[in-house]
Amino acid sequence: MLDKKFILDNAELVQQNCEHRGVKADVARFVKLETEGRQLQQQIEDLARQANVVSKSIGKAKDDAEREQRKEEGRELREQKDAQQAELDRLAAEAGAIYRSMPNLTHAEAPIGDEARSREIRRGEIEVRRFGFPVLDHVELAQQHDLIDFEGGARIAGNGFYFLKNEAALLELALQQYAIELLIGESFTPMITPDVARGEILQGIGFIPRGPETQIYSIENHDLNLVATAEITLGGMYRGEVIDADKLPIKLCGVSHCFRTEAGAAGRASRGLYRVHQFTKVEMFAFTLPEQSEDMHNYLCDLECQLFDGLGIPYRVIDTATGDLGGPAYRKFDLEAWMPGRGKSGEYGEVTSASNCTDYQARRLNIRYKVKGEKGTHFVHTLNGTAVAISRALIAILENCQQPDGTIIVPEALRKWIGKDRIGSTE
RNA sequence: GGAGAGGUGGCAGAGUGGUCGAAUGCGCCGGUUUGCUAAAUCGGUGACUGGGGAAACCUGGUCCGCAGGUUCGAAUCCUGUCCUCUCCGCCA
Repeated sequence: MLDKKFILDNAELVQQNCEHRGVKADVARFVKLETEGRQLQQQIEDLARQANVVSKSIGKAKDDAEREQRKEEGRELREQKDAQQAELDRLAAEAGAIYRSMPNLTHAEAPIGDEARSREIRRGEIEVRRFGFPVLDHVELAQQHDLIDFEGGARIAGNGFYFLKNEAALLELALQQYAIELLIGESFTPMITPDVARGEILQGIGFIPRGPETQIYSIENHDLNLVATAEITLGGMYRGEVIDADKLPIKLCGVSHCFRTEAGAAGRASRGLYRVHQFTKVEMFAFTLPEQSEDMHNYLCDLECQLFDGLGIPYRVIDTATGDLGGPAYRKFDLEAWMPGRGKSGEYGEVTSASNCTDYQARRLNIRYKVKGEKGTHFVHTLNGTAVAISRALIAILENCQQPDGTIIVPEALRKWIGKDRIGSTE
């Protein structure tokens, strides 16, 4: 949510922002409704004031006749008030629909335009390898080494589900450990979060829990949904709270399973593990003061880079274009890892993303902070970033680390948890 | 799943239909006192929102989980709903 006052004062800017983001929102109409609504509100409040005065006078009335007279006055005032309130509710409903469709403001440096305008701003330490042999994709590699059972997953839960087996199962655990170890070193609080959350929590974060195009699995007869990311649970944790300013920034890292229906994604390049209905993810989440959020955003991105550099995976960092940003994001950096088996001769594929949502989520979730000794409260800023999305990281590892002899070298950083240097060798 | 209790300010916790935005305590802010710290003591201190004002401040409205209802008037009565806690059952 944006600040309504800000919208009224900066209608053109907000309208332009919506256009940059490819969102249709009639800001002028919102301003008109909101302005009318405020006038109406004034009248309603004045009627309420008069009615309150009348009510108070009744206790001091001298006799029954006067009392009855006053009651009648009060009744009339409240009737008028209710009528105006109904009118206001009507305006507010229309204004609210427009309001809720407005995305967050956008960072001045974010490239304007659709997905094609997204800008590469950084590369990883590791160069893309030149393979002197025909590369296999992760599906073929997994088959060769008996790492993933797609058929089994489909049998028990349908297409898009899978079993990780053998070293792949170990790699999942190792990747979690690896990420969490690094983040604990950076003073993140490790958390294992619920894998389900209430509808209003999802909405607060910016997901739409039910409806035809939802990405979210819902549990029948309960207001519970399978989470699509631990961003939902970590962000929702502080819903309605007022946090002492000196406790900020709060840095959390949470492990959860992530469930996505991927409605409408059928037919897109999504072979193997790339687009699945369930995966495990280690997520970073931060609550900050407004002036801290930009630095925190860069920091989260740096950590993602460190994690992938540490795995020896080549990647690039993308400053996501305005047209490709989700509603809550003010700016988003995506890490795209090189996936040699993707496409005809390798392609970059998104493996993590870090978003600064400024106060957009905090306003919806009503998460505020208070400075000691100062009056009033303010909305915190929230940020989220993927540490490791296991399924996509697995693709990158398997495909980048494959060797001419068909074996896969285990990234050094993970060996202590895998217990071997290489997948596929008999040694 | 069954039974019961409860949701009130940053926290804890009172509250007979009007004088209750709400006692009291903690916390917080300010003053006094005391080598420092601590303690003591006095005063102040809810949120949101509208209007006036350069500002200090003044002034309206709303808010006691949420939504309705009764009433001139609701934290208080009624209905529904959500949530939390306790006990029992089941269970890794």
